[in-house]
Amino acid sequence: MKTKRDPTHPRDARDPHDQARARVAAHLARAGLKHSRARDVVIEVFLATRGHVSVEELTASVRDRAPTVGYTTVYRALKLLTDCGLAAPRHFGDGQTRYEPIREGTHHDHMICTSCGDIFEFEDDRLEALQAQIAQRHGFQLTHHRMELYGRCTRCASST
Amino acid sequence: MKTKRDPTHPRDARDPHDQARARVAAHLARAGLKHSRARDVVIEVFLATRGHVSVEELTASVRDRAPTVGYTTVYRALKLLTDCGLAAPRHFGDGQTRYEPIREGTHHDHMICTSCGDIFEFEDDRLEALQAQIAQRHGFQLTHHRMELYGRCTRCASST
DNA sequence: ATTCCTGCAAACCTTTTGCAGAGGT
DNA sequence: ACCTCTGCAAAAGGTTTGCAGGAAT
Repeated sequence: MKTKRDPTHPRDARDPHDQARARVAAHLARAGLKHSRARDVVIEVFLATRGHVSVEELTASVRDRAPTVGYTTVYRALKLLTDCGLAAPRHFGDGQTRYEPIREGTHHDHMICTSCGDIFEFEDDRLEALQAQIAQRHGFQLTHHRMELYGRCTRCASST
Repeated sequence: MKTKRDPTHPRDARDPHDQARARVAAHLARAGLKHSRARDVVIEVFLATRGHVSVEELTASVRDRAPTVGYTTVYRALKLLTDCGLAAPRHFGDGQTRYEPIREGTHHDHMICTSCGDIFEFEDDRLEALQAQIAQRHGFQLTHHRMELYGRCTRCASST
């Protein structure tokens, strides 16, 4: 039966979290690193999070499930996830780094409400194309970019 | 003779630095603050700088002319310039804040070479228009934005 | 005289590192 | 057994703040 799942095999990992776990496992194996409970919890909690957590927030969530986990471990797990391409650090100007889960092949930019602090995501192909064009015009070999729109979200704008 | 200049009067301040100085003076007067040597030096040096200085770099330059000036004063002067709309803080991911002189009515975005660290400026009206459109589509009241392209500049790309 | 400004040192915040012991393989 | 991982505490790096003396008005 081909419908049977083998979650330990990457090809059968239909749940995106399984894919992510497989990627982490591969990375650990390649580098000769070991698994651990604390790190697994951080990874699980992070994957279950919807975008843009600060280390402080993430640590708090992790501690709901594993109260002894320290900041250090969270920082190190996030670095690992970043190395795997599963997380990306973001800086929105409030002095702390936020991390966002990355789903392969996707890209989006951010709209930050300066009133309530909410962060919205958007995607725009024309924007992507325009950026590539601008880079090319300047003989620039583009690897990545950052685009952030700041202002007031619908809710905040109407509540004044 | 209308060609006579009166640098103390903002309308006659053709030198952009004079305009900036006038703006600072107005700000100080409005807030009941005082002039000072150290701050003037920081402001002069900053205005003479072409974009994207770190506090460390700026302090070094200032000390060529006034060796006793401390970091604190530089930070405070930059905050003042920011309040006047003459400077803008920028974060390019290397853990430190950089400041850029702002010329009224102008806007540009940045292209950062990840190889040599050089920062290039560019301007693109279509990009501005597109941003406004995207914000509007999401009911977002746009106040400002940030757009950065990362990659390799012409020089670095060809020297590999 | 009053009030602001300055430079130093200390405090602050976020992130990183050293280390000794616990844990994984 | 070996080597990694963890959590604490200390260090580090950038920025802010408290304070006593000096400068501007």
